[in-house]
Amino acid sequence: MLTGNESAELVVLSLLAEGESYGYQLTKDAAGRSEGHLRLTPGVLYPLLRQLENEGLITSSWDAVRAEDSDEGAEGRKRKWYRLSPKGKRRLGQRVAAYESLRKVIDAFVGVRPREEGSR
Amino acid sequence: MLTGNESAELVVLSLLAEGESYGYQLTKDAAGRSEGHLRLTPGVLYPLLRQLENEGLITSSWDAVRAEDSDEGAEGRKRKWYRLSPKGKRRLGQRVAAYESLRKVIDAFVGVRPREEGSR
DNA sequence: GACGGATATATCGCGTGCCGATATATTGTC
DNA sequence: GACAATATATCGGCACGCGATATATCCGTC
Repeated sequence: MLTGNESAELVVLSLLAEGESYGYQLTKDAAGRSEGHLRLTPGVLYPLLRQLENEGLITSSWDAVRAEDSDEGAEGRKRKWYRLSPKGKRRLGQRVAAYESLRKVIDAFVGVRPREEGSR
Repeated sequence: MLTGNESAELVVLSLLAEGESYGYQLTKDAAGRSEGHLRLTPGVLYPLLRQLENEGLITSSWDAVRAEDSDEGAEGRKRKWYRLSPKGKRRLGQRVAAYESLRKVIDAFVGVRPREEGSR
């Protein structure tokens, strides 16, 4: 549930606002932080990251995860690190504002429930 | 924005929890209550009402809006009134709970923002 | 040294469902 | 008699979410 792109974007930007990270890590963080309710699947995450980068909201770079005992060209495993750009920070602010506004709207309805328990 | 069926359902059930209503009215109420942010368009509303009725969450009946000076079979304008069924009340409770849980999940990310304003 | 599972990134395409466009009828008003 | 508001309803194209799938490295262990 809630793997809709809108909320996914909010979540990814939020996580990156706490510090740089990479895809797989984001997946784990999302699941952990939400007690498993939020499953950021590859099919959702990677297209989203690409899109965010295209929009200039995040930047990325490849870094060898271990350059130990490498002989020469052997680079071994690499990870693609993502970090939030200034533009991304701004966007996050907007998204958070939008979320809070949406929440206010929904509350305007949900909050008005007439009776918590039917009296009969 | 937010014309997604999930939230639309929540809103319609909430409005009907306050008393019976009809389609056009629901449209107006939704817009009014949310200061225009929530546009419950016909394309969204009527399919939704139909679906809700099929699921037994709401019931409906046609009522002539004015039976004045009618001659005989002339029924004039009619309105389709909807009201929440007991099952619908239960569903509303579930939806509200789901919404609140979702909100908690999002807050788990959004709330942790490191810095409100970048220090530079 | 090979097998399996975890780590890690990435793409593709199809099924679904959103909602804009559209249709129809009545009422009010100028 | 024309136009706007009221009122309900359907339809289908196009968008896109995301499951399935592919690829590669790393590590433990037998």
